[in-house]
Amino acid sequence: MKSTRLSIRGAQEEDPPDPQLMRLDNMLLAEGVAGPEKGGGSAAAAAAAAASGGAADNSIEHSDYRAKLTQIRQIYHTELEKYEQACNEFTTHVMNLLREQSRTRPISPKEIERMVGIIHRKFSSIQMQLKQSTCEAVMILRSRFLDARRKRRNFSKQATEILNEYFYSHLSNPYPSEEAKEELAKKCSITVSQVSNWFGNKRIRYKKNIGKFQEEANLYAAKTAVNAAHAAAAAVQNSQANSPTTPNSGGYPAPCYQSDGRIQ
DNA sequence: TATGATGATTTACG
DNA sequence: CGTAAATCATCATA
Repeated sequence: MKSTRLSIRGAQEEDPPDPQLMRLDNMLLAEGVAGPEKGGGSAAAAAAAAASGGAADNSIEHSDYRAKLTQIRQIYHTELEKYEQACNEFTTHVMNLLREQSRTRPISPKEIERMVGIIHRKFSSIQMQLKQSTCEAVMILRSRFLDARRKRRNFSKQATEILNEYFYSHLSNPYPSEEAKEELAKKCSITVSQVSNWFGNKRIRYKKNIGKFQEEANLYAAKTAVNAAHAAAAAVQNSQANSPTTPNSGGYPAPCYQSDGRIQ
């Protein structure tokens, strides 16, 4: 019996494909959502946020996803507990019954054991069914989430502005450190993974043909130069006698233009 | 609707 | 691991 393997293309940080049905417990209990930006947020908070429908994006958001997952998990646990309890109750009930009967009819311990075994097996099969349907629900939810995520949305103008600014002002070494990535992610309100993706794409596409990006490069070089100039001006105002370290924004084609176009 | 831009994913490499 | 490169899928625009 092969369990049907859904081939969901595009799970960026998903756990390895493991169609073992038995691992469902792990999935429900631990479920490293493993999405980008695993910003520490309590499930309760996420649920509350999702419940109030605060998510700005129209697609299924992380918080939404997590909230629904939590809900499923909760239901699963409640049901499981209910079955557990029912099983115990039923078992004791049967035991009592048998004990009562043992007064009139001799009942071997073997018989009792067998009965208990049957009951437990019955209940565990029911629990398996519960597990399976829960698994199904999670799968559906997950695939929906992935579908939503696959819908590409361009970054905001401001975000690309910030990213480009960093890229062109570090053109000689456009490899932001982890901290820099986090900073950029924060500023652009995107995830660190997205920042990494962006720089990966930008590097390769810039290198592919520099000509196409010259205009953009000059534009951002000018912009950062202006910023630097302003900063320098402020610095000069603050301390009149400073060491004349050249604030050259190193790198290759990083001509320092003044705001009016003249070379500094 | 054809086409380029762009974000995301996959594959391969050190 | 992070990255380069190729590729995919969607967006944006003419």
